[in-house]
Amino acid sequence: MIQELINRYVTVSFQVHKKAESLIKCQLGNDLTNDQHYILRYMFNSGSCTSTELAEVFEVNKSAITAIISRMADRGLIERTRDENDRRVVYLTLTDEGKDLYQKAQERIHYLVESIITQFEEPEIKAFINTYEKLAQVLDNKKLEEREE
Amino acid sequence: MIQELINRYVTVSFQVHKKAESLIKCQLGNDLTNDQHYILRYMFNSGSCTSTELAEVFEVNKSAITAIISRMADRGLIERTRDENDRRVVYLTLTDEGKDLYQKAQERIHYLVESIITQFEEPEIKAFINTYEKLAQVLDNKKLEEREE
DNA sequence: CGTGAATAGTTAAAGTGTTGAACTAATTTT
DNA sequence: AAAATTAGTTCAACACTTTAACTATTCACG
Repeated sequence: MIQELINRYVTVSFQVHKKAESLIKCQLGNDLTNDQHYILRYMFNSGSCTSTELAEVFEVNKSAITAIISRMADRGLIERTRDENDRRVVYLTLTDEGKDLYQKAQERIHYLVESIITQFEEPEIKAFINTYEKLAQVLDNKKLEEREE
Repeated sequence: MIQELINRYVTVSFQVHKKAESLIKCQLGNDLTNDQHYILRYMFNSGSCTSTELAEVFEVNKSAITAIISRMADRGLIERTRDENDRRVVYLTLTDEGKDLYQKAQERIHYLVESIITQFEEPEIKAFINTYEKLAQVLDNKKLEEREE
């Protein structure tokens, strides 16, 4: 019983994940990679942040962040400013160009998601999103468990 | 109203996908990358396939498939055999080693998913998976629409 | 039948994303 | 003040991706 649920979950989550990824990639076109869009997304909502913070949130090595931020800074999407109090720290902020690009991308993604969501009944999609949000919470706790080990 | 649902959906799906990705990566360890695991997964279920088929399913360029299959063949996970009737075609099959590795990986992922699923009530998770499966269907149609454009 | 078009797959160059290790520079600890 | 920690970068190496050019084979049709 539980085994069947696990099988169905594994199958469908891999499928949806992959397809969603390539639909988003398609929406972003040549403007942004999926990873850069995700970074832009985080920074747009968090205001200003540091490399270490990004590395923790995205669970990648700090040098991966240095690399991706450098590419985005070269394109004028992000600015680096050194903290005057603690000169080890570098604050990352979006430029106006970065914000614009994010908002354009976000519009296209919302359009995509709308075209998907409207194919469901409202109660169904609400229940789905509720469970999805609980799932996000469970995955977060999972991450903490691992760190404690 | 719908705007709020879209926002919640976008936010939560990005979060869950990223976290699931890194949890799976963690389970796979140094044995397999997520992409290689996904290829193994497809091949395990489909028996034998071709590069062109993989390129279509995963929506990537054929040369990306050549590259990843070459790496996996070098490791002895996959074998290439040329079709004797149509000598342009190369059939890809899993070696015993490839099957073993997939099954080991799959056990670990099932264990992970079980530990997540059991934190939900059965009716809730069933309803969730049902909608998830419909969603997979909708995304597939989306892909077809795009092709027709 | 033969030539040109289409198909299956590979190779090569270039770019993105990732890790681990070694490093610089600044701050904290003791 | 010396040792340890922290923030971030650089480098080498590898995985994945795309585009374009290529080989080899098969198909289509005049």
